[in-house]
Amino acid sequence: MATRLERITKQRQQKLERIRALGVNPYPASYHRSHTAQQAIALVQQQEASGQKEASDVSLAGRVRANRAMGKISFVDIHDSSGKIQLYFNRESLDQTSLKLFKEIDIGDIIGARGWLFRTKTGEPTLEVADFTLLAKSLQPLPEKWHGLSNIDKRFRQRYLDLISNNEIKEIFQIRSQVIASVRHFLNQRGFIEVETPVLQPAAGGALAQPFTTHHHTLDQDFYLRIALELHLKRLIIGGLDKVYELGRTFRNEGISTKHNPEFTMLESYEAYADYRDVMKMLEEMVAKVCQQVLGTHRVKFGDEIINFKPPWPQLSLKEVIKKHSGIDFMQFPDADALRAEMLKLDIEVDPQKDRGRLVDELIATFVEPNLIQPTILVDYPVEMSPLAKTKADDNRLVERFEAFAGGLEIANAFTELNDPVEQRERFLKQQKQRHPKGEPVETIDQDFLLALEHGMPPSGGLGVGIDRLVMLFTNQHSIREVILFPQLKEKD
RNA sequence: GGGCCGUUAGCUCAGUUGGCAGAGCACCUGACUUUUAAUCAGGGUGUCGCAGGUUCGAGACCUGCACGGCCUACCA
Repeated sequence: MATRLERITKQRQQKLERIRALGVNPYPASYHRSHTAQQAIALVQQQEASGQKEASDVSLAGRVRANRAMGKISFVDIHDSSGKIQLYFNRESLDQTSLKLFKEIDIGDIIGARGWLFRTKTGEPTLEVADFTLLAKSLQPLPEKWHGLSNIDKRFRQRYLDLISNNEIKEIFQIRSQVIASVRHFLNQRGFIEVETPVLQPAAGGALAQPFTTHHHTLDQDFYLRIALELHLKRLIIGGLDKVYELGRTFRNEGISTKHNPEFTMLESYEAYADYRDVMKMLEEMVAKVCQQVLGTHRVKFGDEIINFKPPWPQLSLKEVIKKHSGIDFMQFPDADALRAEMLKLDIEVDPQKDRGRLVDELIATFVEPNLIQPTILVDYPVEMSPLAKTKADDNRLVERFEAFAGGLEIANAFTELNDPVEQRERFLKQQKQRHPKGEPVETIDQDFLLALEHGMPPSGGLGVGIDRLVMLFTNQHSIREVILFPQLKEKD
């Protein structure tokens, strides 16, 4: 028994055969259009404004999205990336072959059309078609014209259908593109150079997250996909590239959620002879400028809130903000057990495996993060949470680090980089011990990075920004999957 | 990993107390020379996510599985 889909595709294949029988190639190599839909609409207005009598000769191309046939005439909507425009086909002005070809045109086909622009009596800018060309025959039906495609699963698995039938999706990715371009422009203007460092690494450093593993056959060696950009960019600072950044994909083999995708886009920048206070200023300025450039305002709608990115952003000490939202002053509990006991009093689940740094992190995530809607900077992080950051001169329990939050999302993490190679080695060893108290095998410490550090790294300020989350804020999307074209999904079947 | 919800035509969705599988769009045929989700007349269309079970009878009830969503957990 044939399904509807089989009937439809069969019908379309028959059309394809009839088209070929007419001597028409249903998949020609190229077609040169003179205008986009948007440009054509502007041209109609121009013609009218200048009182031009002779309509210009125009050729357009796009996907057929609607066909309203009325006897001897048809109104066909085509869409290109600039928008929609209506075509007017009159049976009497088409030759025999074109007439037969027109009968085989379906919604979903790509066509090119040449003719003259005018406005219908209802005011719709329209191309009166003198001749047209089939550019690609479609063999599959499109989703419904009114409701579009709303099945979330299908939207992501067949993102092209989502882009075709849901107009607002394109806008998200236009903004994403502009955000990235604007970030590049900002950093380039400030004298940063963009670099590319290895995705395949023998040791996955710069963050504490589960990496993906892979294998190189010729070298017969296992590699990790990078979980951060940090350690290679610092090697470049050591090498004398005083201002570097990389905008690239990083990979973390951990949970998937509305805030986490296994691969995500991160910006990291490092600047020699700067500290975290300099970086803070730069971040505020960068986010505000990018926002202004892309959206034309500092005020962004996010859910029920209006987020104002205009600097300076309020700064709070981690100690105070955690105390305010949870009642716990973590500085009063210098070891993990005492802090854990205090947290258990609040009736929240606490993983007994977690060290003190991770417990503080949990306090931030549970009590603080969801409340930070307006852009906010937190400072004075404990050293246990920050193995790559320099301690504060007046308190070696804290580091020169800040994190920035907005819309309940962590958007940036930055610190004055630890450049003492001996201390860095000790911090790595301590961290390794804490994480694996039973001495289980772990990925090796990046010895090559420590060697580099021993050659002397200038005091530097480093920054990491989650680009996907920034795009979420700028596009009012609350799931990271909505701002990634092809988010990770489990394979079906 | 845990909890809740969902999966019915190509798409968007109904489906009552367990009793013939439905609508709109799309598609096909016909009418219509300025339509805008065009309109009007007619037509065909199903592995009800998958596998079991209960029952005279299951789209519906039960069990398991798959995929997805939300919450939660994990997450520098």
